[in-house]
Amino acid sequence: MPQARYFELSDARREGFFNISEAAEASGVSTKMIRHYEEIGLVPKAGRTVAGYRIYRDADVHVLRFIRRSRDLGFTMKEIAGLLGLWQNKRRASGDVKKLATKHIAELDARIAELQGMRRSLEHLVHCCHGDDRPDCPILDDLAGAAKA
Amino acid sequence: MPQARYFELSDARREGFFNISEAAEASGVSTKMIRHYEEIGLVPKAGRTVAGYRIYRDADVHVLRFIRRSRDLGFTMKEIAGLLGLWQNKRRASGDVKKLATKHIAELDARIAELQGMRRSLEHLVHCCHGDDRPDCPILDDLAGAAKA
DNA sequence: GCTTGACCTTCCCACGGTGGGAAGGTGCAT
DNA sequence: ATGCACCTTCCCACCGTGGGAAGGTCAAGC
Repeated sequence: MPQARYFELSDARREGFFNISEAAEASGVSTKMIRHYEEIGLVPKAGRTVAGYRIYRDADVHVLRFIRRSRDLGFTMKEIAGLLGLWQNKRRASGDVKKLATKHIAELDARIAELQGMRRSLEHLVHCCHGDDRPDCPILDDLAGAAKA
Repeated sequence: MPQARYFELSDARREGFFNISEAAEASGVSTKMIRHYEEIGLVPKAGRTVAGYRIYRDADVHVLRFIRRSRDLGFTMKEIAGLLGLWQNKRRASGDVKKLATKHIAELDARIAELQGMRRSLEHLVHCCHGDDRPDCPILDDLAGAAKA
């Protein structure tokens, strides 16, 4: 859905288009990332003014906001591509969306568990370390492989 | 502590040196990463045989294992550089190590909280989605900005 | 000895996501 | 007309890891 290069920017604005920084402001996605998403094909190529400035409509901003929100929920680019596809497919099955989201929850859980494992080990080590001016340190001993974590 | 390029590989082995893949095996750090760590200066440049093969001693392998273990606990390269410095400084204060570790725990906590926030939101959305063949889907609605998460 | 295969070397490229900044063109208000 | 804020493309960086190509080396078997 690329729009043709018809407009002067002023005309475009009158027609309700935004330029990239307005779209960024409105969507919460930086201009850098908007261009990036376009480049990797996550969003369709934006329309352009005669001078080559990208222009965006409300619908485009919605898409960007959708992406932003998905990122905030930790979805990867690939997952977001999937979500966008489902979103734009009026005949989608909500079960497919739910499946994707559920899978993502599992990924989050895995990551959380991993971090908690680290946290637990580290907490234990910190607890064992007197933490004063003496060099003796069970944290370093463990890292060095003393292996009685 | 780079060693001079004196040895044939066979001599080096007799002297108790390892080649890079043996060091990788023994330390749990891939050959790729060993070279990388050397390149970024995290570990000193390895000794070489006359043919240019890197050779490693037990002490070097210990350093690599230290790094590996630190990575497993989620420390960043920068933090590991700090830990290595402390480890190799016999006059360190264990308090400095403890401080570094404590700070890292706080980072882990922040990251965990972030992921849990995502998880919570997503869990709620998934809970609201009937997940059948119908297209109607509160997950997509939320991502699209329906904004009643 | 010579071949073979497993190793080594350096080099470049990729990922995910994001940002910085240079160099050059445009839009608009004064 | 001048200046400033914005736009464009392009390249580079981060972190950590891996893939792979092109070329050299080592050790074992014949």
